[in-house]
Amino acid sequence: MSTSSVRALEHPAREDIRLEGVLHALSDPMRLQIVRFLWQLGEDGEAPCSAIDLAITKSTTTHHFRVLREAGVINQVYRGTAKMNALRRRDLDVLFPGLLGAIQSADAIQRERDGHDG
Amino acid sequence: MSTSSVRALEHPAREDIRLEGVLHALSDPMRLQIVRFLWQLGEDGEAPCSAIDLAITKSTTTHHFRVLREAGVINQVYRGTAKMNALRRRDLDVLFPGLLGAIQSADAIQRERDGHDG
DNA sequence: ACGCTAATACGATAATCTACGTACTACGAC
DNA sequence: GTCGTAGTACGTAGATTATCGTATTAGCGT
Repeated sequence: MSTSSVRALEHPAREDIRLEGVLHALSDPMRLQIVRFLWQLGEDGEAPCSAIDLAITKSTTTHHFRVLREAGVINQVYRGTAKMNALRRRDLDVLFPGLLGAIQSADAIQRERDGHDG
Repeated sequence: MSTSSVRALEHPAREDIRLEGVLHALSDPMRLQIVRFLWQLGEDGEAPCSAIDLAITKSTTTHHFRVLREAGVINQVYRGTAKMNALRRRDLDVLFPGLLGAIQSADAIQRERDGHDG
C-alpha cells in the first residue's frame, strides 16, 4: 500500500495570509534569498530546498522554508524524495496586488546598489 | 541662550536604508498602524507621537517610533515640546519605487477584508 | 535488505524583540 | 521658579527567533 505520499503539509488558505506575516517572512536575508531564487525561476517555477546554496546548515534551511510556507509565501509539495518549493505568486497577487513585485524590484535595486551582478 | 533645540536624532542616510530593515519595521501591527496614520496625513503630513492612539504604554510607543526611524521609514524632529513624525516618502520612493505604496495598498485591502471602515 | 540522498524532528543556546514600570529630561505656560 | 505635558532612559521579564548538532524518517536505486 502506497498511494502518492501520505505526508501532507499545512498551508494557510489564501484568505488567511496576513500582510504582517508576509513582511516578517521577507525581512530575513536568508528568506529573501530563497524568494529571490524562486522568483528567478519564473512563473510556475519550482525547486527543491537543496537547489539553493545558503550559508547555513540544512536544519536551519528547513526552518526558513517552513516560515515562508506558514506565512503563505511559498507552496511546498513532496515529489519523490525531494520537496518542491514554489512562490505563491498568484495567491499573493490576488490578495495584495503589486506587493510581491514591488518587493522583488526593491530587492533587485538594492543588490545592484550593493554591487552584485545580475 | 536657546537656538532651536540641540537635541538631534540619528537618521540613516537614504542610501543606508536596507530593504530587510524596512520590511522588518513594517511587520509589526503597531508600527503598521503608525505608518498607516502618517500615510493618511498625506504628502508632507506630520504628527506628534501622541496623536496616535496605540493600545500600549508611552515607553513602548517610543520604542516603536525609534525602530521606524532607525529603519529609515520615518523622520523625527523636535518641535518645541513635541516630536513630529513624518513618513520618508520621497526617500523611500527614490530608493525602492512603488514599495511603500504597494504595502499601503495591501494594508488597506487587508483592513477592508477584516471589516474596518475607511 | 542495504546504502544514498533529501529533508524533518528534537533539543539546546544565544540573540533579539515587545512590553512594562519607574525615574528622568525638555519645553512651554503661568 | 513651579507645574503640566511630551517624550526618553533604563532595567527587566517573557516570548520569539536563528542557529546549530545529532538522530531519524521517506523514498529511490541496486
